[in-house]
Amino acid sequence: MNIHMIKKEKITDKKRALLNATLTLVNDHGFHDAPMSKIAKLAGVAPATIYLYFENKQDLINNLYLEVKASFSDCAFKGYDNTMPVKIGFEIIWYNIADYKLNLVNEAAFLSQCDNTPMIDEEIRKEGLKHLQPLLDLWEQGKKEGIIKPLSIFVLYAYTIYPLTFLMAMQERDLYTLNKKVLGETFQVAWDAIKL
Amino acid sequence: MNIHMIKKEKITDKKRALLNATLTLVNDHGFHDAPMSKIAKLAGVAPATIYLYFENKQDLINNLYLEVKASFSDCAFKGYDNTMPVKIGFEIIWYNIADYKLNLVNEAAFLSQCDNTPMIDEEIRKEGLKHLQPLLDLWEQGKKEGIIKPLSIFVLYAYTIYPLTFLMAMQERDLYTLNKKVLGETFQVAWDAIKL
DNA sequence: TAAAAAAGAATGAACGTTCATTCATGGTTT
DNA sequence: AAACCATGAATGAACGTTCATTCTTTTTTA
Repeated sequence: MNIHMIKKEKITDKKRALLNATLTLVNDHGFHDAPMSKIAKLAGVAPATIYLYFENKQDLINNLYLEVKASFSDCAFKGYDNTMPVKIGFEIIWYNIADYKLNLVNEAAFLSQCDNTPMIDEEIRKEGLKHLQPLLDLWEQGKKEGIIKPLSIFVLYAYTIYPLTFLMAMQERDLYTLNKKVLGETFQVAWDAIKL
Repeated sequence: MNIHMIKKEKITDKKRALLNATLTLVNDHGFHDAPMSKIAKLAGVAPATIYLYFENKQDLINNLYLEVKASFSDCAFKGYDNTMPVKIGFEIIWYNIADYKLNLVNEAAFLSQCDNTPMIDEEIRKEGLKHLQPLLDLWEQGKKEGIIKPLSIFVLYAYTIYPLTFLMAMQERDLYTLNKKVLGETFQVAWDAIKL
C-alpha cells in the first residue's frame, strides 16, 4: 500500500463518517431534525468540511440514498443467477432481502423513510430503482412458466418484498421478533400470495 | 342551528383549514419544509392564529395524525360487524381500506409518512393503533376456526393490508393504476397469503 | 537531502436567512 | 364595556452555507 493509497483512504474515511453520521441522525430524529452542525459533530468534523465532500445538504442525502440503495441490491442478489429455477431463485432473493432488512436495520429504516417522504428528489429515486431489474426478470420468467400469477410487478413486489419493511419496523419498535422458524413461515406466506 | 353553534363552527373552520393546510404541505414538501408561516398562509390565517388552536408545531402534527388515523379506522369498519363470517368480514374491511388508500390519497400518504418517520411521538403513535382492534379480533376468530394461518397479527397485517400502502404510492407516482378488476385480483392475492 | 514554496484539507467564526413562537394591539361579539 | 378572536410585527434561536485563515502534506529548488 503506497503513499497515494493511504491519502485516498483518509479522504474516503471522512466521507464515510459523514454518511454514517447522517444515516444515524436522520433515522433517530428525522430529516427535519438532523442539522448539518450535528452531522458534522457526530462525524468528528467541522461543519465546513461537509462542503468539501458534498455540494449541500440535499446532495448529501441523495448520495447517502443511492449508496444505501446500491448496498441493498448487492445484498439482494448474492448467490443468485438467472439460470436458476424460478422458485429457487425467488427464495434466495427473498431471504437475502429479509436478512438485509432484519440485520442492517439502520440502512433499511433509512430507505423506508426515504421512500415514504418527499426528502429525496424524484429523479434520484428513479435511479435507485434500476438495481432491482433481475428480480423483475425473474418474475417475468415465472409468469411465462405458469408458476407465478400474471400480476403487475408492483403487486408482486407489494405482496412479497414490501411486507418485510413492516415487519422490520415492528421489530425495531420491540413489538415483534422474527426468528428462523417464523421467517420460514413468512416466506411461505409470500410464496402463497403469488404462486399459481 | 343557534348562534352558539355557528360560533363554534367558525372556530372549527379555522382549525379545519389549518389541519388541511398542514396535511397538504407536509405531503408535498415534507415535515422539514412545511414551516408554520406557510401553513398559516395556505390556511388563510395569520401565523399567530395557529397558536390559538394548537400548543406548538408538534401538537399540530400530533393532532392531525390522530384525526386522520381516526378517519381511517372509521372508514375501515364501515358496514362491518363482528358477527359476520370471517372471510366476508375480512373482505369488507380489506376493500374499505383499499378504497381509503386509493381515494383519500392525501390522508393515506400522510399516515404512511408518519409511520415511517420519527416525526410523531411514539406515545401518540401507540394511541393511534388502538382503533384497529376489530380487525385483530377478526383474525383471532379466523385462526380459531382454522380458516386463517396461525400467524402473528403483524405478519397478517404485513401481507394483507400493508401492501396497499405500496400500491398507493406507486399510483401516486403515476407508475401504476388499480382499476376494479385488478383490485379484485389483488384481494385474492391477500387472501391466498393468509388463508389455510 | 534540506529548505522553501505551493497546494490541499480542514477549520471556527460569521453571514444572511428562516424558523417557531410571543406580544402588544385592534376589531367583534355579547 | 367586557371578553374573546385574530392579527402583523417583532424576537431570539437555529439553520445552511461561506469565508478568511491555519494546519498538513506534497512538490520544487538548491
